[in-house]
Amino acid sequence: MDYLQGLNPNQKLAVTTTEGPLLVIAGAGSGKTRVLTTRIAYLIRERQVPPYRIAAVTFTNKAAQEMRERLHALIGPSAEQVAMGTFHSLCVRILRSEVAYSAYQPNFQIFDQTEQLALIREVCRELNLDPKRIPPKALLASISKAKDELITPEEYPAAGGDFWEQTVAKVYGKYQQKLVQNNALDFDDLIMVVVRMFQQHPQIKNKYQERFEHILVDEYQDTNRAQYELVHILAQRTGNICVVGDEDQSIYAFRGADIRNILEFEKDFPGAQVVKLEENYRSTQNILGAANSVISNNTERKAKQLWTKRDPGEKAVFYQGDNERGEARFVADTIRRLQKERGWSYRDFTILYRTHALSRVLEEEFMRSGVPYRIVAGLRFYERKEIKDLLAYLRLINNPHSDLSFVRVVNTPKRGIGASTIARLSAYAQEFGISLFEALSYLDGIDGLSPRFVKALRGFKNLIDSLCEQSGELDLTELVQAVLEQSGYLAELQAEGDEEAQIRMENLQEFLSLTKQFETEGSAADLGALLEYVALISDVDTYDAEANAVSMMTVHASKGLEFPVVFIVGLEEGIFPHARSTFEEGQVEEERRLMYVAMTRAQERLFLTCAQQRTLYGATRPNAVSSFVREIDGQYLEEQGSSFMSVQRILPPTAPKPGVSPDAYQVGDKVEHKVWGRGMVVSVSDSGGDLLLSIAFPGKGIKKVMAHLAPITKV
DNA sequence: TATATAGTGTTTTTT
DNA sequence: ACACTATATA
Repeated sequence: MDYLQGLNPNQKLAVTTTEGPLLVIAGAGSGKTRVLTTRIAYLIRERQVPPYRIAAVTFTNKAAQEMRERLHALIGPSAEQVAMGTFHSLCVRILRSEVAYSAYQPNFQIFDQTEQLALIREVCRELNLDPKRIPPKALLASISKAKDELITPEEYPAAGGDFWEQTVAKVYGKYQQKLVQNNALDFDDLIMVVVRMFQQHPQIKNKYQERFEHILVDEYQDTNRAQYELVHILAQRTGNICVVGDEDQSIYAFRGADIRNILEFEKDFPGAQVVKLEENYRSTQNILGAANSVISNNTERKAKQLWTKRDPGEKAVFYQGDNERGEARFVADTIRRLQKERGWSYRDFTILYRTHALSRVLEEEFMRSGVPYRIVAGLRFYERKEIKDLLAYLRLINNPHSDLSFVRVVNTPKRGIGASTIARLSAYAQEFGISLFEALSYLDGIDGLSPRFVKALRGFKNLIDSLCEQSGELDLTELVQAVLEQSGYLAELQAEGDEEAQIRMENLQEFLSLTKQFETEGSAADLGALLEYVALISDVDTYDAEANAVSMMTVHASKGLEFPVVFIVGLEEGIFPHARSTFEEGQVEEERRLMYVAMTRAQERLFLTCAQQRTLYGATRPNAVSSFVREIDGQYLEEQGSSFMSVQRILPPTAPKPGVSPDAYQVGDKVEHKVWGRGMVVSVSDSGGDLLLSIAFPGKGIKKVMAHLAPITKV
């Protein structure tokens, strides 16, 4: 049992307590993933549990992947047999096997938020609801909440409820009907449908209860009601349920996560044992002390004190800039200083913020001072228009009855098929209860369609029919290429020819390399598998820790990650904690947990910054220092010069470049930028003695820089 | 049917 | 400030 070596006593206990319910309270950086993987290895090796009888649930694909890799290293190929994945991917797998017991066809698809909203808007139109008075987003939030709580449209309180609930009930019913019509499920459905199936068909429930002897759940503090129910059902027979979590890191209440699940585990699972992992292996004493002093202000938590054997390290540093630019300058200067003086690499630094809106100033400052950076999440690959268009084509080929995909691509690229034509087609389809695509077979029977539109629609039908045929013969990459070429999509982009079209084409190229990779790696490389894969992955999954650049992300995105040096920026009242949280005490506690998560990402150094005055959303206002900063025990904190000048003394600014003459740059000049690489000047304008250049960097877009300040050289 | 303009709402979002 | 959406107009 050499793999138990090096575990501390509580970690060992968490690994070897294999029978009955077990709650592992795993503080930040306490070796949680190691415990989980070792536990699975222990079950297989020491307790002779067959690997396929173990289910391990995580919250991200990345976490599942990491766990699988580590398990593989411990026990070899049998790691592949463990049912490991996110709640959603596990449910999709169950649903695939038992689809006959559901309301869906085997080739069902999964709708993301954009598609959900499109459907809601459609329902609102049909019900004559004013989207201004009744925002589709709010409707979707209410529906999603209902699904998280396993409430069906029929059960939704229509009669007894207030006006809002009555409205939601109406929309919910129609929305669900449309989902089924589209043979589609939203993310919430995936869980709810499986739970319902278990409840209605005891033989299926029994099958999975028999199958899984041991259930492990990671990040239990972030489970919602439906997920709780699923876990509960699966574990009912054996009672072998191990959940791992930390109530102090519960930051997804707004998505339905119910902190109650972890706080009351012992009530829900009588006889449960509890193991606490309080030794932190990640951060220095000062960082941990600072984080502890903040989180101890929360009341909704179990008493817990993280400790570490590590050295005290340096104190956390607090800095207040005059404004957001001064703050950004401090961050950039400090990074360059530590990089030079202490030998850190750019990849060792991470900047965390409460909202994406704060990233822009930092970006500008980094660009100016030549610090390489990348933003994690934010602009999402799979939410880009061109990718979604392409996916809609692929979905339509996979399932021609998908009306939503149909509407998305029928006039993309432009084929002269507009809203009124689609409305006529749609009316016909509705009358006969068929899909839009099917309706294309009866074009002669539709009133009010002039020959011009009939011809356009027929052309579209031929295109899709032809692509469907080809999909049988071509491999995935070839099929995607065929779609892009035969649909005219690529041609339209080429015709546009501007920088934006260029980027879109590169993204599509990127998608092609993804399908190539999928083909070589995936066991089942068919279209359905690809669509399912892209529906369930996110961008944090593709976060690459290798690239040598400073990373920036929201605090939410940083969960589960760790970095040598962390900057938490925008620590101002109203920003962090966010203004919308200050009304309810429960929400302030959630913000505090968010702050705690942010602080505990840091291994060696922690910097906390804010600005006296900030321009945000077009308004400039003075901001008070975040109450969270004031909650930090003074012994762990050191204040650094509050004006830009004092930083300058420590670090001389970049040597000023010689002045730029008005004709130093001309449109068409090729330049080399320290961060963005090679580019071409597309516009030059005079700006207070300096030149403002717009430079097009292939694949990175057009960036505006000051000739005098930017790290560029002519080539 | 495609395009220009006005209006709107701006936390976080593992899936 | 800005990006996205709904509506008016050519």
